[in-house]
Amino acid sequence: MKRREALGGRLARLKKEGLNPPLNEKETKNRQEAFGLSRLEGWTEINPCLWRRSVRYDNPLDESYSRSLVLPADQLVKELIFYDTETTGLSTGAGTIPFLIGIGMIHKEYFDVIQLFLSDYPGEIHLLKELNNIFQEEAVYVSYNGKTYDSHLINTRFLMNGLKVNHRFEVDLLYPSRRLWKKILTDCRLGSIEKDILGINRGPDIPGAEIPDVWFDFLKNGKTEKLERVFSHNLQDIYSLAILLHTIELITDGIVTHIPYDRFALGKLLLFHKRDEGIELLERELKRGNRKAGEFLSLYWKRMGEWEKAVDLWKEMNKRGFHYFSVEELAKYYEHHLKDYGEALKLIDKILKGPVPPSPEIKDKLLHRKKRLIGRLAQRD
DNA sequence: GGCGGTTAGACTTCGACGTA
DNA sequence: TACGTCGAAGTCTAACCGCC
Repeated sequence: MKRREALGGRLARLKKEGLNPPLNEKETKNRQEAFGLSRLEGWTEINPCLWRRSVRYDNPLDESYSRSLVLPADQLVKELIFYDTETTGLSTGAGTIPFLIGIGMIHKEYFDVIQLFLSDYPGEIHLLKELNNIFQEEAVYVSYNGKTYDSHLINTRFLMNGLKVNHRFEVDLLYPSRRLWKKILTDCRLGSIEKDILGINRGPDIPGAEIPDVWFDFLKNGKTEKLERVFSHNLQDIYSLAILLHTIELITDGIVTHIPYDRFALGKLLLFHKRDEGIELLERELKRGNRKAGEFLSLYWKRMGEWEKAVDLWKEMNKRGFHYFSVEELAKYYEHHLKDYGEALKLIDKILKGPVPPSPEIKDKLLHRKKRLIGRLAQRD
Protein backbone atom coordinates (compact mmCIF):
# COMPACT_ATOMS: atom_id res chain seq x y z
CA MET A 1 0.00 0.00 0.00
CA LYS A 2 1.28 3.40 -0.98
CA ARG A 3 2.32 5.37 2.06
CA ARG A 4 0.51 8.72 2.41
CA GLU A 5 2.78 11.71 2.06
CA ALA A 6 3.08 13.74 5.25
CA LEU A 7 1.12 17.02 5.29
CA GLY A 8 4.27 19.15 5.58
CA GLY A 9 5.79 17.41 2.58
CA ARG A 10 2.64 17.85 0.50
CA LEU A 11 2.45 21.54 1.35
CA ALA A 12 6.12 22.03 0.44
CA ARG A 13 5.56 20.24 -2.87
CA LEU A 14 2.45 22.32 -3.64
CA LYS A 15 4.34 25.48 -2.83
CA LYS A 16 7.08 24.46 -5.23
CA GLU A 17 4.95 23.07 -8.06
CA GLY A 18 1.69 24.93 -7.65
CA LEU A 19 -1.76 23.32 -7.53
CA ASN A 20 -1.25 21.76 -10.94
CA PRO A 21 2.14 20.08 -11.22
CA PRO A 22 3.77 19.99 -14.68
CA LEU A 23 2.73 17.11 -16.88
CA ASN A 24 5.06 14.48 -18.21
CA GLU A 25 5.10 13.61 -21.92
CA LYS A 26 2.66 10.72 -21.63
CA GLU A 27 0.19 12.72 -19.57
CA THR A 28 0.38 15.59 -22.09
CA LYS A 29 -0.41 13.25 -24.98
CA ASN A 30 -3.34 11.71 -23.10
CA ARG A 31 -4.78 15.12 -22.35
CA GLN A 32 -4.38 16.31 -25.94
CA GLU A 33 -6.33 13.30 -27.08
CA ALA A 34 -8.89 13.74 -24.32
CA PHE A 35 -9.46 17.35 -25.31
CA GLY A 36 -9.41 16.57 -29.01
CA LEU A 37 -7.04 19.47 -29.50
CA SER A 38 -4.25 17.34 -30.85
CA ARG A 39 -6.27 17.20 -34.05
CA LEU A 40 -6.16 20.97 -34.31
CA GLU A 41 -3.13 22.48 -35.92
CA GLY A 42 -0.26 23.89 -33.92
CA TRP A 43 -1.59 23.71 -30.38
CA THR A 44 0.59 22.70 -27.43
CA GLU A 45 -0.51 22.40 -23.83
CA ILE A 46 2.05 24.53 -22.00
CA ASN A 47 0.39 24.26 -18.60
CA PRO A 48 -2.51 22.19 -17.36
CA CYS A 49 -5.60 23.39 -19.28
CA LEU A 50 -3.64 26.13 -21.05
CA TRP A 51 -2.80 25.74 -24.73
CA ARG A 52 -0.70 27.92 -26.97
CA ARG A 53 0.02 28.28 -30.65
CA SER A 54 1.73 30.85 -32.88
CA VAL A 55 0.70 31.92 -36.36
CA ARG A 56 3.00 33.99 -38.55
CA TYR A 57 1.92 36.59 -41.10
CA ASP A 58 3.82 39.10 -43.21
CA ASN A 59 4.09 42.39 -41.36
CA PRO A 60 1.38 44.71 -42.72
CA LEU A 61 2.72 47.75 -40.82
CA ASP A 62 5.45 50.29 -41.49
CA GLU A 63 8.46 50.73 -39.19
CA SER A 64 6.90 53.70 -37.41
CA TYR A 65 4.19 56.29 -37.82
CA SER A 66 6.01 59.37 -36.60
CA ARG A 67 3.10 61.72 -37.34
CA SER A 68 0.38 59.44 -36.03
CA LEU A 69 -2.89 60.78 -34.67
CA VAL A 70 -3.79 57.65 -32.78
CA LEU A 71 -0.44 56.46 -31.44
CA PRO A 72 1.79 58.28 -28.94
CA ALA A 73 4.43 60.54 -30.52
CA ASP A 74 7.20 58.63 -32.34
CA GLN A 75 5.74 55.30 -31.30
CA LEU A 76 7.62 52.35 -32.82
CA VAL A 77 5.41 49.61 -34.18
CA LYS A 78 7.66 46.94 -32.70
CA GLU A 79 6.48 48.13 -29.29
CA LEU A 80 2.82 47.67 -30.17
CA ILE A 81 0.80 44.75 -28.86
CA PHE A 82 -2.47 44.01 -30.63
CA TYR A 83 -4.89 41.96 -28.58
CA ASP A 84 -8.40 40.57 -28.57
CA THR A 85 -10.26 38.24 -26.25
CA GLU A 86 -12.99 35.66 -26.76
CA THR A 87 -14.99 35.24 -23.60
CA THR A 88 -17.79 33.31 -21.95
CA GLY A 89 -20.22 36.21 -22.20
CA LEU A 90 -20.70 39.89 -22.60
CA SER A 91 -20.79 41.01 -18.99
CA THR A 92 -17.52 42.19 -17.51
CA GLY A 93 -18.63 40.93 -14.10
CA ALA A 94 -16.87 38.24 -12.07
CA GLY A 95 -18.62 35.35 -13.86
CA THR A 96 -17.16 36.02 -17.30
CA ILE A 97 -13.72 34.76 -18.23
CA PRO A 98 -11.59 35.07 -21.35
CA PHE A 99 -11.03 31.54 -22.71
CA LEU A 100 -9.06 32.63 -25.77
CA ILE A 101 -6.67 35.55 -26.06
CA GLY A 102 -4.92 36.54 -29.26
CA ILE A 103 -1.81 38.72 -29.08
CA GLY A 104 -0.18 40.17 -32.19
CA MET A 105 3.36 41.53 -32.24
CA ILE A 106 5.91 42.61 -34.82
CA HIS A 107 9.07 40.55 -35.14
CA LYS A 108 11.24 42.02 -37.91
CA GLU A 109 9.38 41.44 -41.18
CA TYR A 110 6.74 39.27 -39.55
CA PHE A 111 3.54 39.81 -37.66
CA ASP A 112 3.30 36.98 -35.13
CA VAL A 113 0.06 36.15 -33.40
CA ILE A 114 0.18 34.10 -30.22
CA GLN A 115 -3.07 32.50 -29.14
CA LEU A 116 -3.65 31.27 -25.60
CA PHE A 117 -6.56 28.90 -25.13
CA LEU A 118 -8.13 27.72 -21.91
CA SER A 119 -9.40 24.15 -22.11
CA ASP A 120 -10.95 24.33 -18.64
CA TYR A 121 -11.38 26.71 -15.73
CA PRO A 122 -8.41 25.56 -13.59
CA GLY A 123 -6.02 26.78 -16.29
CA GLU A 124 -7.00 30.42 -15.85
CA ILE A 125 -4.24 31.29 -13.41
CA HIS A 126 -1.67 29.92 -15.90
CA LEU A 127 -3.29 31.89 -18.70
CA LEU A 128 -2.99 35.12 -16.74
CA LYS A 129 0.60 34.41 -15.72
CA GLU A 130 1.50 33.63 -19.33
CA LEU A 131 -0.19 36.85 -20.37
CA ASN A 132 1.94 38.71 -17.83
CA ASN A 133 5.05 37.13 -19.36
CA ILE A 134 4.06 38.30 -22.85
CA PHE A 135 2.73 41.73 -21.90
CA GLN A 136 5.44 44.33 -21.41
CA GLU A 137 4.93 47.39 -19.27
CA GLU A 138 6.37 49.83 -21.80
CA ALA A 139 4.27 48.48 -24.68
CA VAL A 140 1.27 50.22 -26.18
CA TYR A 141 -1.80 48.01 -26.47
CA VAL A 142 -4.01 48.20 -29.54
CA SER A 143 -7.55 46.90 -29.41
CA TYR A 144 -11.07 47.40 -30.72
CA ASN A 145 -13.40 48.52 -27.94
CA GLY A 146 -10.73 47.26 -25.54
CA LYS A 147 -10.98 50.34 -23.33
CA THR A 148 -14.56 49.46 -22.52
CA TYR A 149 -14.54 45.71 -22.74
CA ASP A 150 -11.38 43.57 -23.00
CA SER A 151 -9.10 45.52 -20.66
CA HIS A 152 -11.72 45.63 -17.90
CA LEU A 153 -12.32 41.93 -18.24
CA ILE A 154 -8.62 41.11 -18.07
CA ASN A 155 -8.08 43.43 -15.09
CA THR A 156 -11.02 41.83 -13.27
CA ARG A 157 -9.56 38.36 -13.81
CA PHE A 158 -6.15 39.50 -12.53
CA LEU A 159 -7.79 40.89 -9.39
CA MET A 160 -9.96 37.81 -8.89
CA ASN A 161 -6.84 35.64 -9.05
CA GLY A 162 -4.87 37.82 -6.67
CA LEU A 163 -2.47 39.02 -9.36
CA LYS A 164 -1.14 42.54 -9.68
CA VAL A 165 -2.73 44.64 -12.43
CA ASN A 166 -0.19 46.68 -14.34
CA HIS A 167 -1.31 49.89 -15.97
CA ARG A 168 -1.40 49.49 -19.74
CA PHE A 169 -1.47 52.33 -22.24
CA GLU A 170 -4.29 51.49 -24.56
CA VAL A 171 -5.06 52.67 -28.08
CA ASP A 172 -8.63 51.78 -28.92
CA LEU A 173 -9.21 51.90 -32.67
CA LEU A 174 -12.99 52.01 -32.24
CA TYR A 175 -12.98 55.78 -31.65
CA PRO A 176 -10.88 56.97 -34.59
CA SER A 177 -12.83 54.51 -36.76
CA ARG A 178 -16.11 56.03 -35.63
CA ARG A 179 -14.86 59.51 -36.47
CA LEU A 180 -13.81 58.46 -39.95
CA TRP A 181 -16.71 56.20 -40.92
CA LYS A 182 -19.71 56.87 -38.67
CA LYS A 183 -21.45 58.86 -41.39
CA ILE A 184 -20.53 56.45 -44.14
CA LEU A 185 -21.33 53.05 -42.64
CA THR A 186 -24.51 51.86 -40.95
CA ASP A 187 -22.41 50.78 -37.95
CA CYS A 188 -18.74 50.75 -36.97
CA ARG A 189 -18.32 47.16 -35.85
CA LEU A 190 -14.92 45.75 -36.74
CA GLY A 191 -16.58 43.31 -39.15
CA SER A 192 -18.35 46.11 -41.03
CA ILE A 193 -15.15 48.12 -41.35
CA GLU A 194 -13.29 45.05 -42.58
CA LYS A 195 -15.89 44.35 -45.24
CA ASP A 196 -16.77 47.85 -46.44
CA ILE A 197 -13.55 49.79 -45.86
CA LEU A 198 -10.62 47.38 -45.72
CA GLY A 199 -12.04 45.07 -48.36
CA ILE A 200 -11.40 41.97 -46.27
CA ASN A 201 -13.62 38.98 -46.90
CA ARG A 202 -13.62 36.69 -43.87
CA GLY A 203 -15.46 33.87 -45.57
CA PRO A 204 -17.55 31.72 -43.24
CA ASP A 205 -17.20 33.37 -39.82
CA ILE A 206 -18.79 32.61 -36.50
CA PRO A 207 -21.06 35.33 -35.06
CA GLY A 208 -19.68 36.71 -31.80
CA ALA A 209 -22.89 35.90 -29.93
CA GLU A 210 -22.35 32.17 -30.60
CA ILE A 211 -18.80 32.07 -29.29
CA PRO A 212 -19.56 31.45 -25.59
CA ASP A 213 -21.76 28.44 -26.47
CA VAL A 214 -18.98 26.91 -28.56
CA TRP A 215 -16.68 26.90 -25.55
CA PHE A 216 -19.36 25.57 -23.18
CA ASP A 217 -20.18 22.83 -25.70
CA PHE A 218 -16.49 21.96 -25.84
CA LEU A 219 -16.30 21.79 -22.04
CA LYS A 220 -19.39 19.57 -21.74
CA ASN A 221 -19.04 17.33 -24.77
CA GLY A 222 -15.46 17.81 -25.96
CA LYS A 223 -16.73 19.07 -29.34
CA THR A 224 -14.00 20.88 -31.26
CA GLU A 225 -15.66 21.32 -34.68
CA LYS A 226 -16.71 24.91 -34.13
CA LEU A 227 -13.70 25.70 -31.95
CA GLU A 228 -11.46 26.04 -35.00
CA ARG A 229 -13.80 28.73 -36.32
CA VAL A 230 -13.47 30.62 -33.03
CA PHE A 231 -9.66 30.40 -33.28
CA SER A 232 -9.81 31.71 -36.87
CA HIS A 233 -12.21 34.46 -35.87
CA ASN A 234 -9.77 35.61 -33.18
CA LEU A 235 -6.77 35.44 -35.56
CA GLN A 236 -8.63 37.49 -38.14
CA ASP A 237 -9.62 40.09 -35.53
CA ILE A 238 -5.96 40.56 -34.56
CA TYR A 239 -4.71 40.77 -38.14
CA SER A 240 -7.53 43.16 -39.08
CA LEU A 241 -6.54 45.41 -36.18
CA ALA A 242 -3.08 45.77 -37.69
CA ILE A 243 -4.49 46.46 -41.18
CA LEU A 244 -6.95 48.94 -39.70
CA LEU A 245 -4.23 50.85 -37.86
CA HIS A 246 -2.12 50.97 -41.01
CA THR A 247 -5.11 52.23 -43.05
CA ILE A 248 -5.94 54.97 -40.53
CA GLU A 249 -2.31 56.12 -40.62
CA LEU A 250 -2.26 56.23 -44.43
CA ILE A 251 -5.53 58.19 -44.47
CA THR A 252 -4.29 60.75 -41.92
CA ASP A 253 -1.14 61.22 -43.96
CA GLY A 254 -3.23 61.79 -47.09
CA ILE A 255 -1.66 58.81 -48.83
CA VAL A 256 -4.86 56.82 -49.37
CA THR A 257 -7.38 58.36 -51.73
CA HIS A 258 -9.46 55.40 -52.88
CA ILE A 259 -10.98 54.68 -49.46
CA PRO A 260 -14.07 56.72 -48.49
CA TYR A 261 -13.97 58.54 -45.16
CA ASP A 262 -15.45 61.60 -43.47
CA ARG A 263 -13.04 64.37 -44.52
CA PHE A 264 -14.68 66.94 -42.26
CA ALA A 265 -14.20 64.69 -39.22
CA LEU A 266 -10.57 64.07 -40.14
CA GLY A 267 -10.00 67.80 -40.69
CA LYS A 268 -11.36 68.55 -37.22
CA LEU A 269 -9.17 65.86 -35.70
CA LEU A 270 -6.04 67.12 -37.48
CA LEU A 271 -6.79 70.67 -36.35
CA PHE A 272 -7.30 69.47 -32.78
CA HIS A 273 -3.79 68.01 -32.98
CA LYS A 274 -2.53 71.32 -34.42
CA ARG A 275 -1.69 69.78 -37.77
CA ASP A 276 -1.81 72.24 -40.70
CA GLU A 277 -3.14 69.55 -43.04
CA GLY A 278 -6.42 69.97 -41.13
CA ILE A 279 -6.73 73.54 -42.41
CA GLU A 280 -6.12 72.44 -46.00
CA LEU A 281 -8.59 69.58 -45.65
CA LEU A 282 -11.33 71.82 -44.22
CA GLU A 283 -10.72 74.45 -46.91
CA ARG A 284 -11.08 71.76 -49.58
CA GLU A 285 -14.27 70.53 -47.91
CA LEU A 286 -15.71 74.05 -47.91
CA LYS A 287 -14.93 74.36 -51.62
CA ARG A 288 -16.83 71.09 -52.12
CA GLY A 289 -19.84 72.81 -50.55
CA ASN A 290 -19.55 71.63 -46.94
CA ARG A 291 -20.36 74.80 -44.99
CA LYS A 292 -19.96 73.03 -41.66
CA ALA A 293 -16.26 72.70 -42.51
CA GLY A 294 -16.12 76.46 -43.12
CA GLU A 295 -17.93 77.20 -39.86
CA PHE A 296 -15.54 75.01 -37.90
CA LEU A 297 -12.46 76.51 -39.54
CA SER A 298 -13.70 80.09 -39.05
CA LEU A 299 -14.27 79.48 -35.33
CA TYR A 300 -10.76 78.03 -35.14
CA TRP A 301 -9.32 81.23 -36.68
CA LYS A 302 -11.45 83.32 -34.33
CA ARG A 303 -10.15 81.38 -31.31
CA MET A 304 -6.60 81.84 -32.56
CA GLY A 305 -7.18 85.61 -32.86
CA GLU A 306 -6.72 85.42 -36.66
CA TRP A 307 -9.64 87.75 -37.32
CA GLU A 308 -8.77 88.50 -40.95
CA LYS A 309 -8.87 84.83 -41.88
CA ALA A 310 -12.12 84.29 -39.99
CA VAL A 311 -13.77 87.33 -41.60
CA ASP A 312 -12.62 86.24 -45.07
CA LEU A 313 -14.26 82.86 -44.51
CA TRP A 314 -17.55 84.36 -43.29
CA LYS A 315 -17.66 86.69 -46.31
CA GLU A 316 -16.77 83.87 -48.68
CA MET A 317 -19.48 81.61 -47.26
CA ASN A 318 -22.02 84.38 -47.76
CA LYS A 319 -21.01 84.85 -51.37
CA ARG A 320 -22.31 81.34 -51.98
CA GLY A 321 -25.76 82.36 -50.78
CA PHE A 322 -27.29 83.62 -47.53
CA HIS A 323 -25.67 81.92 -44.53
CA TYR A 324 -27.13 82.74 -41.12
CA PHE A 325 -24.08 81.60 -39.14
CA SER A 326 -21.65 83.80 -41.11
CA VAL A 327 -23.83 86.90 -41.01
CA GLU A 328 -24.32 86.56 -37.25
CA GLU A 329 -20.58 86.05 -36.71
CA LEU A 330 -19.83 89.11 -38.85
CA ALA A 331 -22.35 91.12 -36.81
CA LYS A 332 -20.59 90.05 -33.58
CA TYR A 333 -17.26 90.97 -35.13
CA TYR A 334 -18.40 94.47 -36.14
CA GLU A 335 -20.10 95.11 -32.81
CA HIS A 336 -17.56 93.76 -30.34
CA HIS A 337 -14.27 93.83 -32.21
CA LEU A 338 -14.49 96.91 -34.50
CA LYS A 339 -17.18 98.75 -32.49
CA ASP A 340 -18.78 99.53 -35.83
CA TYR A 341 -22.38 99.44 -34.59
CA GLY A 342 -23.79 100.77 -37.87
CA GLU A 343 -22.33 97.92 -39.92
CA ALA A 344 -23.44 95.40 -37.28
CA LEU A 345 -26.96 96.80 -37.47
CA LYS A 346 -27.03 96.45 -41.26
CA LEU A 347 -26.09 92.78 -40.92
CA ILE A 348 -28.81 92.09 -38.35
CA ASP A 349 -31.35 93.71 -40.67
CA LYS A 350 -29.99 91.54 -43.47
CA ILE A 351 -30.86 88.43 -41.48
CA LEU A 352 -34.27 89.74 -40.41
CA LYS A 353 -35.17 90.61 -44.00
CA GLY A 354 -33.25 87.67 -45.47
CA PRO A 355 -34.63 84.98 -47.77
CA VAL A 356 -35.03 82.53 -44.89
CA PRO A 357 -37.33 83.89 -42.16
CA PRO A 358 -35.70 83.19 -38.77
CA SER A 359 -37.51 81.05 -36.22
CA PRO A 360 -39.41 83.00 -33.50
CA GLU A 361 -36.66 82.17 -31.02
CA ILE A 362 -33.86 83.46 -33.28
CA LYS A 363 -35.96 86.46 -34.27
CA ASP A 364 -36.30 87.43 -30.58
CA LYS A 365 -32.54 87.13 -30.18
CA LEU A 366 -31.90 89.28 -33.26
CA LEU A 367 -34.40 91.95 -32.23
CA HIS A 368 -32.73 92.10 -28.83
CA ARG A 369 -29.35 92.58 -30.49
CA LYS A 370 -30.83 95.20 -32.83
CA LYS A 371 -32.29 97.16 -29.88
CA ARG A 372 -28.89 97.15 -28.18
CA LEU A 373 -27.12 98.36 -31.33
CA ILE A 374 -29.62 101.18 -31.86
CA GLY A 375 -29.07 102.18 -28.22
CA ARG A 376 -25.31 102.24 -28.67
CA LEU A 377 -25.55 104.28 -31.87
CA ALA A 378 -27.84 106.80 -30.13
CA GLN A 379 -25.41 106.95 -27.21
CA ARG A 380 -22.52 107.63 -29.56
CA ASP A 381 -24.41 110.45 -31.32
C1' DG B 1 -28.02 41.66 -22.15
C1' DG B 2 -24.14 44.87 -18.76
C1' DC B 3 -20.77 48.02 -18.91
C1' DG B 4 -18.30 52.14 -19.64
C1' DG B 5 -15.73 55.44 -23.02
C1' DT B 6 -16.82 58.95 -26.11
C1' DT B 7 -19.46 62.58 -27.94
C1' DA B 8 -22.67 66.27 -28.61
C1' DG B 9 -25.49 69.40 -26.62
C1' DA B 10 -27.05 71.77 -22.45
C1' DC B 11 -25.74 74.32 -18.75
C1' DT B 12 -22.61 77.12 -15.77
C1' DT B 13 -18.86 80.08 -14.85
C1' DC B 14 -15.79 83.73 -15.78
C1' DG B 15 -13.62 87.72 -17.73
C1' DA B 16 -14.17 91.77 -20.59
C1' DC B 17 -16.59 95.60 -21.59
C1' DG B 18 -20.22 99.28 -21.61
C1' DT B 19 -23.38 102.02 -19.06
C1' DA B 20 -25.41 104.59 -15.26
C1' DT C 1 -17.68 101.78 -8.69
C1' DA C 2 -21.43 98.65 -9.23
C1' DC C 3 -24.16 96.34 -12.16
C1' DG C 4 -25.72 94.16 -16.43
C1' DT C 5 -24.72 91.89 -20.68
C1' DC C 6 -22.15 89.29 -23.91
C1' DG C 7 -19.22 85.68 -25.71
C1' DA C 8 -15.94 82.13 -24.74
C1' DA C 9 -14.37 78.44 -22.16
C1' DG C 10 -15.14 74.94 -19.02
C1' DT C 11 -18.14 71.45 -16.89
C1' DC C 12 -21.91 68.32 -16.71
C1' DT C 13 -25.13 64.93 -18.49
C1' DA C 14 -27.62 61.83 -21.31
C1' DA C 15 -27.53 59.03 -25.29
C1' DC C 16 -25.16 56.08 -28.17
C1' DC C 17 -22.59 52.07 -29.38
C1' DG C 18 -19.61 47.91 -29.57
C1' DC C 19 -17.60 44.03 -27.22
C1' DC C 20 -19.05 38.19 -26.53
